[in-house]
Amino acid sequence: MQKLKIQIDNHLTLREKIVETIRNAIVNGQLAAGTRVAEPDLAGKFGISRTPIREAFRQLESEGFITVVPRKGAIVASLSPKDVADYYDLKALLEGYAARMAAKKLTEKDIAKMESANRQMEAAAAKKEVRKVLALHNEFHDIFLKSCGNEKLHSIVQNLVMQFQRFRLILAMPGRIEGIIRQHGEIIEAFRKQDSALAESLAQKNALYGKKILLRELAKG
Amino acid sequence: MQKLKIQIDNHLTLREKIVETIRNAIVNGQLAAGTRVAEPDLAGKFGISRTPIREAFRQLESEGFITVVPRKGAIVASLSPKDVADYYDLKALLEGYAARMAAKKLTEKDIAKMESANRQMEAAAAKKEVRKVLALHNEFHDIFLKSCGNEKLHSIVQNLVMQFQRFRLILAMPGRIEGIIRQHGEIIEAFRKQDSALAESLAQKNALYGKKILLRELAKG
DNA sequence: TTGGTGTATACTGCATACATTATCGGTCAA
DNA sequence: TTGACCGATAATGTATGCAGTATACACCAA
Repeated sequence: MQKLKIQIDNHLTLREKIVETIRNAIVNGQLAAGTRVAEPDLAGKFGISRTPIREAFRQLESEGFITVVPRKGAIVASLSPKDVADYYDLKALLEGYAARMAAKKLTEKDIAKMESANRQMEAAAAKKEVRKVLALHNEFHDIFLKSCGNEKLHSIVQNLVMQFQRFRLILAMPGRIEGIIRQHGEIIEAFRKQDSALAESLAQKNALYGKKILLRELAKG
Repeated sequence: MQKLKIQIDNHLTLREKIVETIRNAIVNGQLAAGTRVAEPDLAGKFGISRTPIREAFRQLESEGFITVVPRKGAIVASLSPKDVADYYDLKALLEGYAARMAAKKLTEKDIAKMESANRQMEAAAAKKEVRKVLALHNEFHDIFLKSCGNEKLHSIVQNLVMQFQRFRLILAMPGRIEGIIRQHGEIIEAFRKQDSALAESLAQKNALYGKKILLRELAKG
């Protein structure tokens, strides 16, 4: 029944497909920051009219992926080092809180899932499957973000993560990921002990660790 | 020169005006939660075509003010007690953090502005100017949210506040506002002492106080 | 050569028209 | 009377066309 409903609703509008496509292109770096995106151009590329494109632009603008100047056009939003710092500070705050709240709620099944994701991440890292590493990384964090009980917080963090995904490929590089995997292990331990304060502090540290190495990379060029 | 430029750029698009108008109508309660909003209806009311309306819908949907079901239409988003609870928990977390960060940065001028806003709020409350009370309330909070240095945090809280403004008229009622004004006074004192930890804890308490009385009101009906 | 002006081009903003889908009411059969 | 089917109506999704504006480039004057 549930599955059937999904099948029915699966009839996506053109706008939704366009939003997905453009967002993915930005996130994966195919559309670099600062690139101009013109409506007729995209309409031609996708073989559709400008209408769904324009609506997709409005949504992408609200989500922070593009910047639109009225009567001039849209460019892919660029993110300054200040933005990155702000982002990670926020992530530390929100994920720290989520970890604290989730510590008392997580089931053994949840924790097992986190362990599994972390193990698979290690394997993917060994095989240098960077994109898979990132996907598993997000899966790991999503588990306790969902369990914290605050849906609004969850959706805000999800949006933030999406916006900064394009930079995070750097983090998934060999040499960096090992530290992150170890930190994840410590977080799992804290959850197992139901130690809220420790889980919060470790989740914060994990985010701030990402901030540190990403800012260092950006400073290099 | 600056003024001139503002005048020129002031040429808002229809879409922007529509977004403002609908958002205000929702925030002020003229459009109740659950109300169906149909494109031809609005287009007729404003005497314009559906195109800018549709684009405004996409933006309002991203901001959380309306809920759109593909091929069915849009309704004004409704907020459950759970949403309210989540909202205030988030507000406590984010404003607490902002207060902590701002405590070391606020200038005497900033603090004076907060005092002025709080005094004016008291006067407006005495005259039962509910809407003015709310505006001043937001002004007060905006000062340290801006000073915390994290622009992303600032914009997220602004969006949250806008979304829940429609409920907050209850808080501005006589009998409730006195406690809030007193709490604001305590927060100002903490800022003056540059006591980060105290400022954070007071800001959190202030938000959670709002949560408590609003949830109680909602439970009543 | 350089600065400014004018024109051509292209893109955005909005309106209109058409296609597709959901809703609602009525009719008919059980 | 109730339930299902079917058609009419209205709304959403998409395409296209037109008006206004920004950009680019060429041309002219200093």
